[in-house]
Amino acid sequence: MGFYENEEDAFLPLRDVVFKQLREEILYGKLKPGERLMEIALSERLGVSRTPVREGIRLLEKEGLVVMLPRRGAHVASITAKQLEDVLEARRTLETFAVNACCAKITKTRFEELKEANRKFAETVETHDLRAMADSDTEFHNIIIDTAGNEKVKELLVSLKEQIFRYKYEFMKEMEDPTRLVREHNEIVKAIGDCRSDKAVELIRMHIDSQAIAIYRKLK
Amino acid sequence: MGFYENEEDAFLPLRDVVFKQLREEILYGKLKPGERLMEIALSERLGVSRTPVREGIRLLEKEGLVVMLPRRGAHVASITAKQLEDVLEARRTLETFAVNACCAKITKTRFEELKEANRKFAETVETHDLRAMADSDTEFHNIIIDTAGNEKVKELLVSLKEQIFRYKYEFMKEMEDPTRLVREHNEIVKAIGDCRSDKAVELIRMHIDSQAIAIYRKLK
DNA sequence: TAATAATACTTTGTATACAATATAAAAACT
DNA sequence: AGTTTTTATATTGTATACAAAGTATTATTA
Repeated sequence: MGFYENEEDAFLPLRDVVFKQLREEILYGKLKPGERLMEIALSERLGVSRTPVREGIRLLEKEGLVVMLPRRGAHVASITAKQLEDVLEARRTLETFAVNACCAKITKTRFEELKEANRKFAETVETHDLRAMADSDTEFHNIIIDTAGNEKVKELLVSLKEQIFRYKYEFMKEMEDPTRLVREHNEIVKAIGDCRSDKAVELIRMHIDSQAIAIYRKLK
Repeated sequence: MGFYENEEDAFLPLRDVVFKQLREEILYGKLKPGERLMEIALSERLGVSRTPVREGIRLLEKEGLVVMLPRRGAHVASITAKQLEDVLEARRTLETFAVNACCAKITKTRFEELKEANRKFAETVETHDLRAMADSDTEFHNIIIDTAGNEKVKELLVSLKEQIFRYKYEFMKEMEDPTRLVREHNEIVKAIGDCRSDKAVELIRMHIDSQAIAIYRKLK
């Protein structure tokens, strides 16, 4: 790697640097589903030996971003329609829980953060910067999840979202009217503000499902 | 490792053999929470080099069974009360989903399997063989989860249960009346058989929560 | 020419060697 | 004696070397 993109990475073991780097490349489409990850090529490109590359791959494997074929190495995970359905259903289940818990625990300042996050999201939608949009959308959802206060649920949701991020990203590229997402977010904010957890739960389900359907359609 | 406990392991990469072996030892308490996993000692004990040991540890790390301290190696994960709560809450959320889906999808033969599984569980309870009890309890729940038909949810539940298995195991040791679990299972079977998914969901919540409370009490 | 066998090459899987850091022990000092 | 400094030891992190299996290429045969 030679130099470090982020200061903080300078203290991480190389396996974690490799993990973060490859995760980034998989999520944002530089490495494409099905593509083979060859250890020597990666170690040369990243400027480290095979050992941290291999350990980084083990982490990606457990994260669900790569699949191993015995004696044939690591491949960027691709996804079947069934797997996509399963992941989205799991995500919906956990995020429904999170919204519900969020309604019960939200504070005034957290609520302001949530509104602010959606303002930012609305801004990035205007810029048409896909990467920024994806990031600020994630930020919005993360505030809800953080407020729910369950670290394990958060961890699982991060992992689940990563597994379909690649496809969501592609889908957003071709989205006709991204401002609809902003409006949906606003409705969710409103329901949370009014302590209408049943309403908020229903909205987040629809929010996720509508994306699910679009991604699903695109996959075929 | 020299010889193989299971035939099937003979074709697995050593990292996976190491992973399975250490997971087993962590789950059933041979390796205790907080205990340090030293690579050289492990590689000598398991009869392999450090390389597969390290890769196996990476897998355990992502599975949540070990935690890494930088430059201080791997330690068997111990759990705080908060983490336990979080895991149990996540489990309850996903298993609730699973029971609901199970009610919608169950077939006659699957229902018979479920009843049979609880008969087996009742038998093992009589033997007082703790290991067998834990295994057949898992078997019962797995039929419900399999019937739900969501592979990702299953995968997450396996991981979540592993993270608290050690404590559940300890708790079962001191359980006054394990036949209560059999009766709870029977009620769940009945509700599923009657297609009363709301009832089944409520029962599984109670089933998990009652264990949660007991484990929680034991942790302190 | 098509199919098969033999060979060379690549790549993964595993083991070992080296480097850097942390822990433990011993020595020096106040 | 207790504290700090120095030294030695042990352990993790990283790199390289070797072995085994897979892939591709060439040669051989029908």
